[in-house]
Amino acid sequence: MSDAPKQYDIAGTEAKWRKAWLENGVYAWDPKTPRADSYVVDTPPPTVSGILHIGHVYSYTQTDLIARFQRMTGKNVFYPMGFDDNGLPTERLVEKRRNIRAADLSREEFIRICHEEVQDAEQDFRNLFQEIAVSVDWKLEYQTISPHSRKISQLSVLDLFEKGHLYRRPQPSLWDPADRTALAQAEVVEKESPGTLWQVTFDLADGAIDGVGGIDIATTRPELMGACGALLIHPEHPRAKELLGKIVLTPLFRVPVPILADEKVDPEKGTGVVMCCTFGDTTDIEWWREHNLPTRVILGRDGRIAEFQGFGGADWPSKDVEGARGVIAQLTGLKVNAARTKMIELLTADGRITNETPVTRMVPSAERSGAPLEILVTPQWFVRVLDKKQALIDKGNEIAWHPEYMKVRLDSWIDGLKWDWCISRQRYFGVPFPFWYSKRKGEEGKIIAADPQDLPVNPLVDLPRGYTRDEVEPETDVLDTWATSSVSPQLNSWGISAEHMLDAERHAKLFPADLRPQAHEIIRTWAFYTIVKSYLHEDVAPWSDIAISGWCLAQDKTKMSKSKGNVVDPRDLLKRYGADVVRYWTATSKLGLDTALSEDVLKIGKRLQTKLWNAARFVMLQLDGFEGAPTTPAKDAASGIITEPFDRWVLSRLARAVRIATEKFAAYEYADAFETVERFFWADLCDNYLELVKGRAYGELGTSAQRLSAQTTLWHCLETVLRLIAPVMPHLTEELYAQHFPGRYAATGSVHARGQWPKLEDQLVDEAAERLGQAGVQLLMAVRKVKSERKVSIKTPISTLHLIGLTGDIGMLDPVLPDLRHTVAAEAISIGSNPAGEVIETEDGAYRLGVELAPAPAA
RNA sequence: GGGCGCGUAGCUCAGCGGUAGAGCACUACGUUGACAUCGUAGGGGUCACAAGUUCGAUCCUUGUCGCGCCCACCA
Repeated sequence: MSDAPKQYDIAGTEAKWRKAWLENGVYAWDPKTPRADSYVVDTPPPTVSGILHIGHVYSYTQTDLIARFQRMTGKNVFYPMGFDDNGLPTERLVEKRRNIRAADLSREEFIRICHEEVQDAEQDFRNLFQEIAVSVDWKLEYQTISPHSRKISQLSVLDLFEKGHLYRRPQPSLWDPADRTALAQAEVVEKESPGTLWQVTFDLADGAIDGVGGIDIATTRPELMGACGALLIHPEHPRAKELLGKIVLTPLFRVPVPILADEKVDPEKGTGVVMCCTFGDTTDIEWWREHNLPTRVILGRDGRIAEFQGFGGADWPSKDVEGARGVIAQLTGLKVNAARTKMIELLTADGRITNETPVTRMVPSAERSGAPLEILVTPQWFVRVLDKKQALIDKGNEIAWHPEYMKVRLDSWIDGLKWDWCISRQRYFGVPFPFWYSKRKGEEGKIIAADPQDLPVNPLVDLPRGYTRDEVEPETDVLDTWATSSVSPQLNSWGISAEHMLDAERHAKLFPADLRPQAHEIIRTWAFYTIVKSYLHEDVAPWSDIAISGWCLAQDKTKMSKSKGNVVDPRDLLKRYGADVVRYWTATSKLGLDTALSEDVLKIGKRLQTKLWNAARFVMLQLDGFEGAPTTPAKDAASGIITEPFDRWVLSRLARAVRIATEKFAAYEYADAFETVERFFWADLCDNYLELVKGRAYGELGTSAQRLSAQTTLWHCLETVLRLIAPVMPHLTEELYAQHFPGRYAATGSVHARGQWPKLEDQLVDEAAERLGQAGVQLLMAVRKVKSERKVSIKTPISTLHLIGLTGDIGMLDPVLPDLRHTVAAEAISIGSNPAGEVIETEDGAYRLGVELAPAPAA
């Protein structure tokens, strides 16, 4: 029973259980359990293009703590793992690793290579997650590029299309000239960049007024001047009266454009007059719409100045078409920056630049490629969200956010939305749109949607029912990866809406889910889009709870980054400490907070591991020859087995720990939960109870019934503590459980099995014993203090321990005195003598304690 | 510029209206029948700063400063 090795073999034990859990299905989801008894986790599918990061260990372990708790409380936990392998991130990874360009290969070839490359990356993640014992059911693994995911994702698109939430329209859209694709607002990052603010003079078309020959505007992007459609001025601007309604000519191009009034113009900025081009920024789009300005396209998809198509025609007149064409010829083919330089050169030569100021501007850039974005008019697919802001905020409010303040990020993001959600990408490795455009006579351009039965389809290869190859034009765009990952709950539930259901029964069991765990930087994308989708598909919030994890920072509290060289490879850390200790570190920090990786905390985790190992060995030593048959603390107390005050004290303290840990865990406050458990284990159980109980446990003190009481209590303490620590240190606790509680282990299959979390009703709550025991512990500590102050060994015998009651009834201490006397090595306890010594205040009275040490034996 | 979070012992963090807490680190002592240790004791804090509310503020309010993040500014 207690032939445990003296030392805990971390690596060997962890490997053993890792293998066993994969084989015995202890984390398996049971499809037959009713929804009410289930707990469904919408696991983040890691982007496989990312490197393995300590942050993965950090955040996935935090989720795992919650999942393990829920499982142990009896829930049928649906905890899948997915891999987000489709989309631009993977393409960029593949291009980098293989040193190829997607554009140079055939579409099929490139996609084949992507599939290949993704395999290795996924295996790395799989290994890592298994190594840290994330308790997912690996049978539920999914890939966002798999046929099944493509099918669900396309169903989602069909459903949105049928319900009128999806539209395709050529309209100004954010464009990444480097990756040559449209982007969504969420993929824009602002980059600080030096620039120049030029003041440029426009002539009035009808000559000077009041001696003023022209109007100065200010711009940082003169290269767009060719696309100018109007000048705008604030109606309250001092020159508004004289200028409004006038026509000016753009420099060089000599294009007549009107001067219009708009409240959005800031009279303080620049010259107070601004040119509107198609398109320099989002305000240009608003002006273009509101004032019905012409669309003048001068930029191509590659980000270079293109032919000014239609220039000189009725919609784009010029007072000097020939001269302008000369200018255009010099600009055509230039990238934006070169075009800017050229324009300044030409404008300067023309005497148009009246001022220039260096400025630092924030340039909207693509999150992934880093390239400055342009706004181009291209046909894109959009999900209508701008008209649903309030409803989306309301849906966000239906979800319990942990921590709560993270919800603000969603609200402010929705608040600031300026674009509908653009989901089309002009890329390759993604889920295709299930659409074709008809070329049939009479219905040219009509959008033909795939039959849901035929999904997933690839319109480049497949045909819509009833059409021939010649009759359709396939949609070549693919969905943005977020358009697929935003249905992650539905990828698992196998249904999108009442109209599009693959497995209604499964869907009802898994959707909406219980928990979405994720990081804070993707609230505006993943959380937001998922809410959008489930709102549009079924008018529900996708989950009841969302848990936002913080970041793992380097030891110096800065963000880990490759350029700083402070990235910690999780595999090194695991090698040095083992999974349980690394998990311990993650369990000490709360949701939402960024935490620095701390060697100190890891060391403490290691100590706890050693302590638990040794405490278990010790308890087992005491239980040598134990013939009891423990049931629960409550029952064993009721049946008169557990009788002694310190036994009842420690079990009642345990009950308190169980209650607090359960409450905290249920509220997603696993750090507080675990701290409570750790404290009970270390202070109450190890430091105090194990010392106080030795006399009876060894059979040196008291009757055999009192020994049985001690042993039964020890048994319950260890057995319960293992279950309480199990979510944090799964390997060690499983090892100890299997080793020391073979009966229980055989019956339940694992310390981690469903229903293993200690139940409050099984615990012994005895407040009187708790108070009495606490008083006894105070006496114990007082004696230790005396011995420490007199610089003698803790086991130095005491000839007489003197005790006198100052208030309260000293007699009530009687029941704890035998254990206490044995523990402090007192030969006698004298009640009523009045010693000089420590005053001990307890809830039931104050006592004074005096220690008379036995004379030191002659050396 | 707006919002959110954070600023508590040398370090990592709890606490959040009523004589400042834990662990680590440090110092001293002890080593007891589980403990590559463990235990006991100790030193160490104007709880970022300032004003206000209150009988009383680390905790509430307002402002300031510093750090981080989110959003906006982009002429």
